[in-house]
Amino acid sequence: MPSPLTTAPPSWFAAALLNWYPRHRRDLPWRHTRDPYAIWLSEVILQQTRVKQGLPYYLDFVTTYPTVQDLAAAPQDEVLRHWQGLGYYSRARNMHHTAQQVVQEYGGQFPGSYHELLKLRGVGQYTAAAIASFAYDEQVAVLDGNVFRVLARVFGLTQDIAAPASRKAFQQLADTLIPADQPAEFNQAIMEFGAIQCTPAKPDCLFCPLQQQCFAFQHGMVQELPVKSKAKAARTRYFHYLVLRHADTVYLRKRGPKDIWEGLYDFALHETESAELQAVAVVEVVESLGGRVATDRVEEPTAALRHVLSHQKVEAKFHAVWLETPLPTATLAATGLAAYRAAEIEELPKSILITNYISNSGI
DNA sequence: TTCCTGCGCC
DNA sequence: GGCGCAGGAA
Repeated sequence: MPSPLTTAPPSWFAAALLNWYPRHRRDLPWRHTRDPYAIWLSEVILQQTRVKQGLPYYLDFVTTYPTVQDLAAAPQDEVLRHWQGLGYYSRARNMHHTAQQVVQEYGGQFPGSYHELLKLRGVGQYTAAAIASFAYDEQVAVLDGNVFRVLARVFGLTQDIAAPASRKAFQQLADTLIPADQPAEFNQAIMEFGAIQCTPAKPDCLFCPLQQQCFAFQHGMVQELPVKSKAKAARTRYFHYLVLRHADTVYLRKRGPKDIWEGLYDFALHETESAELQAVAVVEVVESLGGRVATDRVEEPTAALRHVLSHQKVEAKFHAVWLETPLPTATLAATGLAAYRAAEIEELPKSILITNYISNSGI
């Protein structure tokens, strides 16, 4: 097993990155501000999102909510609607909560240090370090996927980066490497270096300024590092959506906690252990909701639409059903279902699965 | 199709 | 340690 770094922190590492960065950096809007609110917005959006996908969302959020007060005052549905399509919707709910917390408990001013930032909901070690260094020049090293990869390769760290326990070694190393005089520039540089030069699959080792010092390159281990254990296989769930329609309305409900897509809207859901659900069963399910199915108005269900999440695969069939009469109020109270017109549905926050169904079915 | 990336909460 | 989302690359 190769030996990791055991000597004093090398000066060549920061020097090489700080030389590389201004020549290769992408021009991104959040790199032109030191406003902690804007930096926080960008970091929360970029937490599990690539720059290319997150950029339009960042521009939308800073335009729609120029200040933390604007974001705090917005209804949750509206914030989720703006977040729609980014995934990991708890990020949006936490972000909204934190905006309200900053307004109410911090007088509208973001906390001014790494340790204070850590107290905010949705702000973990990475985001706190990013904001503290970018906005306040605090000397605290960021540790994200890029940094793990760069450090593992350059210094030959073989710990499993998916295991929380291995975080210590990386953090310790990063903390020794970050220079006191340019912490923000260093953090930007190492992450950008990982994103552009030291990429996961095909790093540009040929033109890499760290080629001579890089442990992985010198030992032919670039493809082996970083070490990362694989996630366990996702389970499959079978969703039968009852798209209950009456007159010009469709019934939807806001999803509750402890399951995927919390806070987003979907249709009446009948989940089964298998993909099967006979047409006659649809009528029974609707009647169990107190609905009266209009004669001959049960359409063939859609083909199964597959949707993959982090730890689940969803196979969903949509059954459009026209009702003779509106659902009884007792059912609405019990299920959370409510009738919406097409224009209202457009405004509700929805998962990509539901959004795709609606656009393909022409509601 | 399959694989992979990406941070924080519980 | 388990789990949450979507999209792009292989």
